[in-house]
Amino acid sequence: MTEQTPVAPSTASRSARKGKRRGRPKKQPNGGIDTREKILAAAIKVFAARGLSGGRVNVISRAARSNDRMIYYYFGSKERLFVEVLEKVYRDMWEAESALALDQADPIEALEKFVGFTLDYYLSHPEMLTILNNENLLQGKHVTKSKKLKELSSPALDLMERIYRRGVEKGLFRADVKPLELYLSVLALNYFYVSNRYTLSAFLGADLTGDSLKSWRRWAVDVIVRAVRV
Amino acid sequence: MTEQTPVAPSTASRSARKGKRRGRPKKQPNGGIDTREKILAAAIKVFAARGLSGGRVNVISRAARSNDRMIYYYFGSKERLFVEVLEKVYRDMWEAESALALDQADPIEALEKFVGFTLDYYLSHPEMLTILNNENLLQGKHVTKSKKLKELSSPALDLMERIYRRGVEKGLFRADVKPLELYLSVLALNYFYVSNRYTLSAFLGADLTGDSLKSWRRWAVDVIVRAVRV
DNA sequence: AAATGAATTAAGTGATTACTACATTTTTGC
DNA sequence: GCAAAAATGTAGTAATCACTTAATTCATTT
Repeated sequence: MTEQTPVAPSTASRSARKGKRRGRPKKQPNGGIDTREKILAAAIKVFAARGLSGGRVNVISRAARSNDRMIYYYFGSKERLFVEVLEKVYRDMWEAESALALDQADPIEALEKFVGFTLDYYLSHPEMLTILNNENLLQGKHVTKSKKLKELSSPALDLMERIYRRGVEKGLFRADVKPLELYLSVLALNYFYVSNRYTLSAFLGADLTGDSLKSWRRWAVDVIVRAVRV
Repeated sequence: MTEQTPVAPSTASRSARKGKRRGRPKKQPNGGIDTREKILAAAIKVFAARGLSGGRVNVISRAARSNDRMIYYYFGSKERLFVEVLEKVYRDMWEAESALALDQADPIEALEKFVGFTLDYYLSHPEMLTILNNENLLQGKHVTKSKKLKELSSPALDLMERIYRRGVEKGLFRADVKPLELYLSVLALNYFYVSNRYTLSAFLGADLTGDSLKSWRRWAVDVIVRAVRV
């Protein structure tokens, strides 16, 4: 048996496995979900809760009802697992953004809906925020290395550009706004509110859910609309 | 001599040392700066760069040109050191905010200056952002425990309330705005831009310093003013 | 100059951690 | 059914980490 690869020679068994293997197209020995998927899902939760350095490999593998060994089998290293986590988190958000059908709507209404969507997405995917914060802590070390992420771009930014252009054409919006800055402002208002809710509510006393959240939602929409209206 | 404390019994020798000691009023055996201060300054840098779990105790002590033991001598534990780091970072910002003398200025101008101040402070104190992000990752675990932080409150929020009130009185601002939401919006626009600059610039291609930064500064001021103007 | 205690250093320690060598089981192509 | 390859499980290991024990230096007091 000298020809065989010596059974997963450490790092040689990378991640790009699914594409390369010869046989075994579908069914896994496991139940429905693939082990790889389960690890990825568990890693998102653990990295979101503890950060990259605080997220322990064995905590991830146990949360995935798997084994440390499998993380290295499928991903090679903790860091490469984190890169895939980043990719998945972005991809999921971009998928959700793609479902936004705001091109027919009145520009003002489209703007309002977009602000609401952003806030809702952050609220329902808080792991996105902490993982992104972590990546910024590390000065974007991993995003810059990921080819997959570099190729893609946010559908929401394109959407915002279209909404803005229609608003200008209809005479509703002033013409001297950079759509990118408008887009970033929507993200900023919502990101800050959700991401910093713990330190904010500690200092402000009040919780930021419930009525405060509703009020903020109205306020954010108002700020954005006022920013572009003629 | 049964009264004496038995030579630093590990955690019993806490931090509140300076006030309590009997003799030795001033001079340290070291050079000018106290070891405790040096450790705190080094901890800010290290925690800001690597996070709480990623920031190693021995890296901090070496950066402070001291010794692991001294961290435990003065702070008791890595976590208590982190709490003091949080306290210092907040206190420094609140001190800077206190220096803002914007009560005489025209309300609109005061608003503009406040936005600029916030952006400048984040740019010149990026460690503030990463440390706060870390604390939010940990769900405010430490801020809620720190009594010192609970007692204080942001001078800038008070200032914003005064500016807003004067603006309403003068008929410049609409009356139905919550000053807190206005204040949070200023923070949000600037915090997001500076904190997420690594992931943002990775996706947008462009860097966010230089001209883009100048443009953003104008834009942020504009957004805030438009949000309150009648 | 002796006593005193705070400040500092040196040298660990046990627990934890990311990662791996090796063995075994499961699946698939033929 | 049978090899070969893929997937999984077991049991580590070397390195790292937060934290400690214990001894020493040094300014100050008396």
